[in-house]
Amino acid sequence: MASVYEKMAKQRDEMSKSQQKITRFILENRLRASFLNVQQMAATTGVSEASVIRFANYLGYKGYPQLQKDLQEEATNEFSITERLAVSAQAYDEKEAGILAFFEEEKLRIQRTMENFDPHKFLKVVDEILAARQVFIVCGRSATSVGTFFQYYLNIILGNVTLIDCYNGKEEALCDIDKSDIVIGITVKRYTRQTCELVAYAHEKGATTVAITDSFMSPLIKDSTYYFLAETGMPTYIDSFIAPLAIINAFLTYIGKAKGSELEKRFASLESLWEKFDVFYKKDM
Amino acid sequence: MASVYEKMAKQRDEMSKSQQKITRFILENRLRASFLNVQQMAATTGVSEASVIRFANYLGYKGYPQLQKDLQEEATNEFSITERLAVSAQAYDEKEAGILAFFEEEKLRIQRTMENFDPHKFLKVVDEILAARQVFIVCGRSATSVGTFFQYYLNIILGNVTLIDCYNGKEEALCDIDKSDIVIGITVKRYTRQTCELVAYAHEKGATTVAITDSFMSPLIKDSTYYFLAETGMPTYIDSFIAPLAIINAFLTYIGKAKGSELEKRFASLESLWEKFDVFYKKDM
DNA sequence: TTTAAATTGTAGTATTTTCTTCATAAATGA
DNA sequence: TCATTTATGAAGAAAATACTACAATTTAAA
Repeated sequence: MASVYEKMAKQRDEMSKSQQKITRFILENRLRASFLNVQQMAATTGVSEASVIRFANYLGYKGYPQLQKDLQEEATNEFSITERLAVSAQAYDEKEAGILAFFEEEKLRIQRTMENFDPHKFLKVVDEILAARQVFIVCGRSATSVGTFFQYYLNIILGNVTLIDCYNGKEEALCDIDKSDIVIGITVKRYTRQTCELVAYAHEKGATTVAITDSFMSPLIKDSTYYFLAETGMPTYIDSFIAPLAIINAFLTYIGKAKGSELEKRFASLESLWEKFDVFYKKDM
Repeated sequence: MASVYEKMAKQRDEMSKSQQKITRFILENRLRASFLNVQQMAATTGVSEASVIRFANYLGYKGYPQLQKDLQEEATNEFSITERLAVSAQAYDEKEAGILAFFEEEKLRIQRTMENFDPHKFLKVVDEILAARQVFIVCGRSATSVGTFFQYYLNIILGNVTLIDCYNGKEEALCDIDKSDIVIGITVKRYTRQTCELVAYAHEKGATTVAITDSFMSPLIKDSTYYFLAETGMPTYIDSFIAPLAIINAFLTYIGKAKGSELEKRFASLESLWEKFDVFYKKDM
């Protein structure tokens, strides 16, 4: 039942050094790996041909061609499930098919968001964020998650980004705001009162305000200089933050791009800091 | 410039009968065809080995292996993001089109995640979460955002969900964990050490462990009872958490569904609480 | 129908790929 | 540290794969 990949991944720690090299390459290049013969696999992973064959034996195969056949089959499956989905009624029972339909809906949310997205306005906001003195991200309740994410990365990029989670009592950070600042408010139905009020306050004080919200009904819109709509509705009580997150990712990417090499340096120094504090699992993983 | 496929398709009419057989098979089974050797290709298309080789020569290749190499390269391209994207963008200028392409990539990440998703395993985990005594969500650094989100909603649904953000020093919450508990670890490249260690610890203690991570290379996999892969790579330093979030949404929805009317009551009382504290912007919004 | 040209398959040869053996090197543990 | 185990790579043997020559078959034109 378990796939070749899973087997390899789980046994990874017990493997020898060159076997780990091979494992790593295969797991990171699944399709490409399935094309290689012994010689090529040895060359690309930097081990001897003998080691490649021993690797196949180690996994329980009679020879390399058997391992390769399995890799090719897995790769075929991986890239043909789309077709299988079409006949999912057969392959899966109703409930299981429903789960896959769920992911389709998420894609649709992004699609709809994209269709209503104004790239020109987006680029203007990117420029304003880059030029701002301070950036504030205001959110509350469930929107806190995406707000946290946005602030985490945007602050790495810019260094002047503050999160105002409505229930942290951090509102006073907004007190000396002015027109050289930007406030980004995130809230979806049912709109959090405090988020809306803080954005309104900032707008009044002359700051540029950006709303990431879910519909034209949102009270955030009237107090926003720019607004972006992202579909969030789900058939349950829970909101999907997929689409807002897609917009946030777009912001991070474009603001990051604009920073260019400056950002590279920043990341480099951050990484050395993280390594010093042993944050990552292991070097070269 | 023209692809092998195109060349074959265009010359099809001038080909001999057995060459047409081969052409047809290749065009209809592009990935699978790229794996076959002369003998296999001859067998599956019902022609002789000599004809297969002559076919390769006919197309201008020095030998069959050259044709095969081209087929493999084409197949690789076909299943990589970039080419598909090139088609989707036209209506806007270059920069603006890039932004929309960005959303397409997000959709693709969900698509890929879906293709590798095992609905059966998913439903099993849903059941285990519903039956668990306690649920812990372990995450760190940028994954904190989705972890926060997951915990926020899952705790509303279940009431026994604890977030262990690796830098909060909340690790001691795991100390009396046992096999009636579930620990869900979330981390993507470069994998946070502490997240992995905490999941490994829980696994050792007998708890069911669930990994939400980004590849078979993830160190979380070997210590997980169940794992789910979500694509996160972006061309920048920043990770896209779209796909992990899609998986989390699926969990919330299905766990919520299972709770049914019980959950409705819970939400009703929560809403009255929120209204009392004036959390929402306005009634009937 | 006959004949010539083109296409195809068989069977044997050449080449490439896989595997095994053995000497060397790297880990591991006392 | 040294001895023992374990892993590795080079090189040649074995196996699998790709190719070629030639005969048989098909196709098309006279």
